[in-house]
Amino acid sequence: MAISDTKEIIMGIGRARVQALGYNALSFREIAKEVGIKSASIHHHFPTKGDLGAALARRYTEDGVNYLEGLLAKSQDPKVLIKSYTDIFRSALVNDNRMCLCGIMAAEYQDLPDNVRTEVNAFTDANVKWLITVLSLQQGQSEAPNLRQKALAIFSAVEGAQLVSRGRNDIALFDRTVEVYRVAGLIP
Amino acid sequence: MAISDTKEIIMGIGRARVQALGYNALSFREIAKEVGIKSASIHHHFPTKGDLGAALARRYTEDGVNYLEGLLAKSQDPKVLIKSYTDIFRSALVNDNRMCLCGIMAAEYQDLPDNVRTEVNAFTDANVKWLITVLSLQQGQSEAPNLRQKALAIFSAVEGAQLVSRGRNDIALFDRTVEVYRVAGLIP
DNA sequence: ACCTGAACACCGTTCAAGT
DNA sequence: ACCTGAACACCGTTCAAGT
Repeated sequence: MAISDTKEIIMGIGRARVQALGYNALSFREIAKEVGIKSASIHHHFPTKGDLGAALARRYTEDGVNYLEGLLAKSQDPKVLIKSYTDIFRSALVNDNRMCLCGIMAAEYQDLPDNVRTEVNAFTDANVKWLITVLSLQQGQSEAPNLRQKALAIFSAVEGAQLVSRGRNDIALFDRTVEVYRVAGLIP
Repeated sequence: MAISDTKEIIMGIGRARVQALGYNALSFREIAKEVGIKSASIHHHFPTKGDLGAALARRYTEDGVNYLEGLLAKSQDPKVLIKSYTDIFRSALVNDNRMCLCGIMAAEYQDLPDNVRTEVNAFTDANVKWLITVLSLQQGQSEAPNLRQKALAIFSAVEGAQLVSRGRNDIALFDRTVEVYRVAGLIP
């Protein structure tokens, strides 16, 4: 009923499929079947599969950034913020054992068109930027010159926890791994 | 010239392709072209793509276990052993930005036939088992009841470091992330 | 035992054609 | 602007047929 219905519907279906199965398993023909149009029509909204993939990654990053900024408005406690952060990755697993859209695409990196790669990297950058903000809220950490490296390590570790736990379809595994990260002091 | 040439050749090509592009990008027709036979002939050695995938994961785990056991024969120093361990993942990145075969397949988990899933999980189990052995060599750690959880967290973190660094095609990123893990005390 | 050609139902993409 | 049918070169898989 709103403006540009079908384009949004395509993106909704596409996001769910990529998070579940990956970019390679994304099929114009199956999306078309679900939307109720022909696969050739998808190309009118997204000229190539790469264009759809890039749009999905960009939207995913936008939504993520908005959510993360909302968290910062609610709390300045690194512990609380990081708990909310890891819960995002946790909820993807709860939701049909899905993965972070950009995490699963990172695994397919060598298969990705250039414009998709760019958007996947932008997601990492956005996460690192937010994590740096959170880390700088910690006492005595604001002057550390290696906050960026620490932020990237946290992002990498959480993505890895999601990847490995997903393979066992076991949320408790994810929880325990994150707890080990916390006890070790890798995350606040 | 040796026994069962073509089967081994198929597996060699298959392993390289999966580590670079993933299970979904594995193509019987392209393997056949590289081997010099027809794609229908591949099915004589591996009835389905899943059978090839499972064989690749199983072989990969066997080779990995052999290598890891060799490391234990050379040193009992956890620091040395873990350095050798992370260097395995590092060398995959150096080698044409490839990934751990089972790590990339874990991302494709929902697409995998059951027999492939089983082999991917066996790889994780083998890694965790070896890491437990290494961790138990540490002073005052042998009595810890949560060595398994720590081992899984190390495995997850290293897989994640490889996944994220690969997306940037930057080995230095991997090195710095592993260093953060080490400084935090997540790994010896 | 090992390989092949032909067929099947899939895939992304293109394009001329419709409204 | 949005959609379609038909064609193209891909894909895994099957199967009857060859050696």
